[in-house]
Amino acid sequence: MSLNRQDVVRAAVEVLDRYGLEDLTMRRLAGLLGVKAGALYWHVENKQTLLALVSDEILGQGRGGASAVAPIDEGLGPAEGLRRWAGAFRGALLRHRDGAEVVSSTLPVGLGRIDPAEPVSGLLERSGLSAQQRRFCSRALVHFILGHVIEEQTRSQLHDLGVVGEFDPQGEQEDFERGLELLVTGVCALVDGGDGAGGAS
Amino acid sequence: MSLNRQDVVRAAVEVLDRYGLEDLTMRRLAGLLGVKAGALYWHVENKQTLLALVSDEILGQGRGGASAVAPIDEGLGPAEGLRRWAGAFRGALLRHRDGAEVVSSTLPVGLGRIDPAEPVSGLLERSGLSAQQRRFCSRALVHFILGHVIEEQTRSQLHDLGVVGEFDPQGEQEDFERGLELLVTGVCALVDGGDGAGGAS
DNA sequence: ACCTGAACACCGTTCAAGT
DNA sequence: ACCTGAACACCGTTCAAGT
Repeated sequence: MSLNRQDVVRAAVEVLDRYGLEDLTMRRLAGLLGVKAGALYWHVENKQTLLALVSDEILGQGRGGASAVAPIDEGLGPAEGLRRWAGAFRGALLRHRDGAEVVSSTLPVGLGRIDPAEPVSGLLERSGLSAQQRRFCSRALVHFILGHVIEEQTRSQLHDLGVVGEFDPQGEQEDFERGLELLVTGVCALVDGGDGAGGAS
Repeated sequence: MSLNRQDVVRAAVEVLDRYGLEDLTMRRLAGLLGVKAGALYWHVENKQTLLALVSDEILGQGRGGASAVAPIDEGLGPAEGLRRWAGAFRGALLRHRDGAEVVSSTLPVGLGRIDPAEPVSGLLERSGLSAQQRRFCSRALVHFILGHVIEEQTRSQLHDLGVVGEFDPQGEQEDFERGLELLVTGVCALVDGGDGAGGAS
């Protein structure tokens, strides 16, 4: 049977998980699919768009409906809503080797159909923030999360290679949550400073 | 005359500025130096450590003593101190093509002798924060800044290539400052919540 | 429609041998 | 001490030709 685009993307995710982004090459991917490298270009225009598709795949997956792109429960206050979304986003990135790096490399380029900040935009709009406020809040949150998880995954791999001695996943999660809290505090101050609409909790 | 390590690093920065990180190859760099690619390995162990040296070079430079690593004026309160440092850090990154990407790629690996977060650590220590607090605050700040400037520089290049229509440097700076303010608010809340020592202003 | 074979124009890195 | 020549083991991408 002949391949289709979905097969290629799914195999790419498999190569990513097994060998990492550095070894996700067109030849290796073709090898896994039992095909020559040139054949992949029938299904995908180039490697960059393939990575964008992989990025979408990573962002679309979620544990029990709580994916990175699931809309945020409207019953939640902004603080708790942001925490849930950020946790789901980080979780999706951690689920795949080099997940944060892949998403990060394709996000600013603007390929990739999925915007992980979309649920945040909705939440912040309901909280009464302006379009400009929503934009720089989302950007700050996304940059913090991607940066943190990239560092997390890089260090974890360096640890596995024996290059660095200590790696504490517990501590990473704590730093993530406490760092996130800085932004949550800032965003809430913005929300409470506007009109008297959306209070926390 | 024969080359030394400094010559190689400085030429690498020149290639970076002229052609970007993607085209900073050992062969191209050798070409600029009038030498064959293999010769570079006499002066530098591999490309990764060369990039770390380039990263240090970027971080070490500053406009009028206000480099990314200059100690923060002790007379400043934490809020204003953070703003100055963040501005200098962003400035250093913007001074070179793909500067943020270069620094970002070598920072978590732990090569590179310069830690841009060091002045922040000092400031936060003077403000009475614990070692753990200093760590997650620095991490959040650095990730936000690097992520923001990477996006900024990526979009600026896409604009130059005509791929994307709109790029507003003014707006970028505004989003940066307002996003930073979210973190400044969070950090100050932490400072004020501790003992009654370091007040703002 | 889908894939192979084979090439093109590159990479980073190593290392004997030259001077 | 510093560099060349030449190779090794790769890359992404294209494209005629096959089925």
